[in-house]
Amino acid sequence: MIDIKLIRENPERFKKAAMDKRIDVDIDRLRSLDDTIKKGKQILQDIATEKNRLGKLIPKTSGLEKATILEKLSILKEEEKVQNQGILGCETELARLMLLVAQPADDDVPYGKDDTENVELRREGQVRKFDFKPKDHVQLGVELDIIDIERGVKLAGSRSYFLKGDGARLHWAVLQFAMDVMIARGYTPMSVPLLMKDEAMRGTGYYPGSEEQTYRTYPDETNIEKKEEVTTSSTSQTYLMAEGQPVLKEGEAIRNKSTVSSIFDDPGGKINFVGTAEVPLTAYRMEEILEEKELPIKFAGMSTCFRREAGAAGKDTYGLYRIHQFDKVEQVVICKNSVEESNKYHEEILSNSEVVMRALEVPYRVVVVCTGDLGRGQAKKYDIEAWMPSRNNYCETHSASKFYEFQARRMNLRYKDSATKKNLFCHTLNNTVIASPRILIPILELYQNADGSVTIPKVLRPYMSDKEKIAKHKQ
RNA sequence: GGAGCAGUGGCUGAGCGGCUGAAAGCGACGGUCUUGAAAACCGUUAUACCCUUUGGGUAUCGGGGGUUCGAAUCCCUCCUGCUCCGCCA
Repeated sequence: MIDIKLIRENPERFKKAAMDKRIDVDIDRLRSLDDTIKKGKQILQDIATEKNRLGKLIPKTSGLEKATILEKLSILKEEEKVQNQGILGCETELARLMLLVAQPADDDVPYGKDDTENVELRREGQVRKFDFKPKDHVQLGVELDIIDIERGVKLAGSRSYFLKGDGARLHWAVLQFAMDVMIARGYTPMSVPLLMKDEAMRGTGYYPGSEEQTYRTYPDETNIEKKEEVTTSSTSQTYLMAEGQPVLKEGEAIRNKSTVSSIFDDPGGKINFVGTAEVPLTAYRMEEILEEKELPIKFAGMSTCFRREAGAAGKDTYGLYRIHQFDKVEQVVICKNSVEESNKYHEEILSNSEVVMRALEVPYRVVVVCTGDLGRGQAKKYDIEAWMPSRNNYCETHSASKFYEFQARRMNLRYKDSATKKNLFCHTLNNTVIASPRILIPILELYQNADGSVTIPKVLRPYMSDKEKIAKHKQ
């Protein structure tokens, strides 16, 4: 969320930010609502002052004098009611609009319409040239019996898969290795809940906007039409998927709230399967006031990630690239409210991931994401793209985002600044450390041998009983 | 799932219709004292917004709604936590 004061000072800046990011938000409407509310509140405040003044006289008066005061008070109450009604709708609409205002991109972010206009910064590692006809990861996976997409689809639907034997081990090895790198670099390892309330989704900026990408559930069947199950067993132990989007309470005021959570209704207590550990890690201290000496907070969290991939029908349908469920080690930094600090940690989290990639000896490039491909809250973003032979291209495996106070403001995450004694919003950043099985695509394809076996990257061998190769089962 | 109890400032905890933005203690900060430190003593110490020159005002005692001239205090409702019983692991 953006400080409304900044919007008042320079609305054009936020119109441009939205345009650059190709996001739709009516800043003019926002301004006029803000104006109306401000005037209305001033009147309300004057009424309250007068009410308080008269109310204090009550115990000291009696008789006719008292009756006169009571008469005045009832008139004031009526005025107050009318005035209140007048701005209530405005406040709700304003709150809704505020969630849509985009964080302006940094000045050094290239302008562009979408991911095709991201700008390459540099390339690392040598792209392997094959002296035989290389197989893609699906062929390798099937022949080595370590990936089973067919049965994944049979049992779980499209974009589902099983990893089997050394495939499963390789998957866990990559994740564990990545986690160990982060621990060695001073990040606190975290195991996190995979089910998040709407507040956390909003706080991190995923809502409103990404509801369609998210699996949402009711925690029980109370709010879902009860249907007779074919089986006799109870459904109360099963999460039921929910329809629709979070509902905004229409009639309720949001005064005196710096957060937005209170304006939303959550009748069924819907919860969301996380698409990334960024959500629980960033929102971990939501609504809290941290001590300055706690900062920076550095987390490395491993989680399963769920994505509906709605709207991606027909896109990247082959193999393990775009799937509904995967595992990921994610890094999150929460630091002081300082552009310099944010920039410093942005470079740090990028370099952490590069260390992992270099250790895996996977060639990659770093790109600066252009304005049109930036999310609403992101000021700047680096993607790491790994070389994937079967796709004959560098493809996104990591995404390092810098938010400044955008997320912290949404979730009211602050710290006490020692110099000013003020509560300031923290800055937040995050980056992928490793996401698997996507990273298995380049690993399998780049490490394959002419005989169809796959050499295990050296750094992963300790996690696989020092095994050197994944080869075909003996018949 | 059943029964009961509780949610107050950075923390502990009092208040239970107006004198309470809120006692007391702890913590933190500033000062006195001291060669320095500790102890002791004195003082300061929530947040947001509005008007403004000093200054003043409004709102906030889990969320929301209500009763009342007036609510931290009474009523309704939701959320969260704890205890006991049951169920499952």
